[in-house]
This record gives sequence, C-alpha cells and structure tokens, in this order.
Amino acid sequence: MKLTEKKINTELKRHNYKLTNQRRAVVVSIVTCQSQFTPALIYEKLHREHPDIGLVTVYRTLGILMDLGLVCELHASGDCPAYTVGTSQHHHHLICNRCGRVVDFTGHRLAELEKRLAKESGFRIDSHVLEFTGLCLPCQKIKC
Amino acid sequence: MKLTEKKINTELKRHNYKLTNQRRAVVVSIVTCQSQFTPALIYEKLHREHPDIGLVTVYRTLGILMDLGLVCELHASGDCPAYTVGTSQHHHHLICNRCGRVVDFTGHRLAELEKRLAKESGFRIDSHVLEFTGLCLPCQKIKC
DNA sequence: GTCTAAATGAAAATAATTATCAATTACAAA
DNA sequence: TTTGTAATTGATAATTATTTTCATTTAGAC
Repeated sequence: MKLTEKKINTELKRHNYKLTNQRRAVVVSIVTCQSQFTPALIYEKLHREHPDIGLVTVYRTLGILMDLGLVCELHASGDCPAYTVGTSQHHHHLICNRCGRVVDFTGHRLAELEKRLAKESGFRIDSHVLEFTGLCLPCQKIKC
Repeated sequence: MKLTEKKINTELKRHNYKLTNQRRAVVVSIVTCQSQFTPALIYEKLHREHPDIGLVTVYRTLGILMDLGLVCELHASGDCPAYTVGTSQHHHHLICNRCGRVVDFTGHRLAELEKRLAKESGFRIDSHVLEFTGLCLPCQKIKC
C-alpha cells in the first residue's frame, strides 16, 4: 500500500521536521503522482498553484523523504534517477517503459539467493535492487 | 567471463567502428579496471599516458560500448551511473560498497517470478535489473 | 598513395544538483 | 497570545555531469 499524505506528514513530524506549507505542498504533489516522478516534474506540477515554491525546496524535501525511506529511487527506468512514493513494507518495482507507471510487488524471496551468493563470494550482503521493466496493459494497446 | 580487450576491439570492427588509437586506449583503460568506473575515472587514468585524449572521447567511446552491450551500467552503487566491463552472457552484479569491486553472477532464474508478475499485473515484461550490494571479503577485514 | 566518411579535441551550451546567505517562519515555551 | 530561536526558505551563484557544434585530423577501403 502506497504511503498517504497523512502518513508522510506524520513521519516528518515524528522526526522533528517542521510542517511548512511548502513541504505540505510537495507531499501532496508526490502522493498524487500516478507514476514515477523527478524533482523537475514535481516542481513543474507545483508551480501552477504555488508559483513561489522554488526547485531547491523540492530537492530538499525529496532529500528528506529519501532519508526517511518515504520515497524510493528507481533505476531501471528511462530517466534515472527517478522516484516513486514508498510503501510501508519491503518491496520491488515493475515499471512501464512508456507511461512510467510503477507497480509494487512483494513476496519474492531473494534470501535464498542472497545466502548462496554470500557463501560463494565471501560478501557480506546488506542490500539489493530488483526492478522489472516492460509495458503495462493499457500501453500495450496503444499502437505505435 | 569478463570481456577482453581483443573481444571488444573485434566487436567494434564488426560494427564498422574505426579502431582509432584513442578508442584502443579507452578499451585498455576499462578492461584493466579492477572494479567499476565512471567516465571521469577513465579519463583521469588515461590522461597520464595519453594527455591528448579528451573527456568527450571517453564519453563517446563509452556510449558506443554501451550500445553494443560491451559494458554494463550499475545502479545500486554509490555514484550512479557507474559502469563495468560486460561479459558474454546474461548476468547480474554483486557490488562492494567500499572498494567498488564488481562480481558477476549467473544462474538465478527470474523467469518464474517474471511469469508470475506478468500474469498478475498484465505487464509485458522485457527487462530487469538485479544487483546486490555489501562488503567484499577484503573490505570486511578493514577496521573502520 | 588518395579519398572520404568517421572520429577527434576544444570550446561552448545545456542540464542537474548543491552551496551560500540574508530574510522568513513554525512552533515550543513563556 | 506573544515571544524567541532554530529551522526553513528563495534567490543567486557555484559546481558537476553531459551533450552539441564545428573545424581539423585520420582510419581504412580502393
């Protein structure tokens, strides 16, 4: 389940970040994104209703949200780095190459593979990235 | 098995790219990289012996090698995008967070997962990124 | 050797991100 | 409710990464 505006604001407060109007606006802007986004996209979207919010503030807010794990970075998509709203549990992404839609998935156990790799390579593994890309159903129907 | 200088040069020729001294030098520079690299790093390394080769040429050569699938892009590492020399078969990466070493691995079948995801989401999946990060054996022994 | 399209380097242009700093503001405490 | 203060902001400049332009050079086919 994608994080909601309320949940994100609560987390910000919990970590002693002030809830400024600008931050609220950035949060609204990202949670209403259907798919992935970039700092520039959020800025552009915001600019219509809040022409006084600067791109720098978008970068700063996004940085905080990343630190708190409330947004995820995407790698396999067209314009890397791109971002997407986080969820409460560990998950991976399925990304549409055409429209940018991001679908979360869970339930795949990489633990087994991780154990094998650690054993064979001697690595102490602490993280991973797993993303699939392709075309979502609606986009498959669009003729080139 | 990592691609060799010879293999890369052959591929360049095969695709009608001219084998200039600059390209040869860039190729030598990347195949002798123990770990991952960035355009700037390759340029710096080259600059000692070939002060006349420009950074632009490094970018251009790297671009060609990417197009031909002879180098791979890394995502999970510190400075994304970073690159590593390719291999002849489909594989994934295990990356050391400290020294940047890249170990290839193969043999994990994501096909099953891919099929399940495609079915559940309706996506037509055509690619994926899978990378693990951690500390390699030598780096684990270095005390902070 | 000659020819020609491809490749190069220098410089400028563009894009993305971060740092600086004075002015403003959220919000805790009085 | 007012006040004090540290956090936040926007404007601007600085930095970094990458791409474009274009005149000159060069690999390699003939």
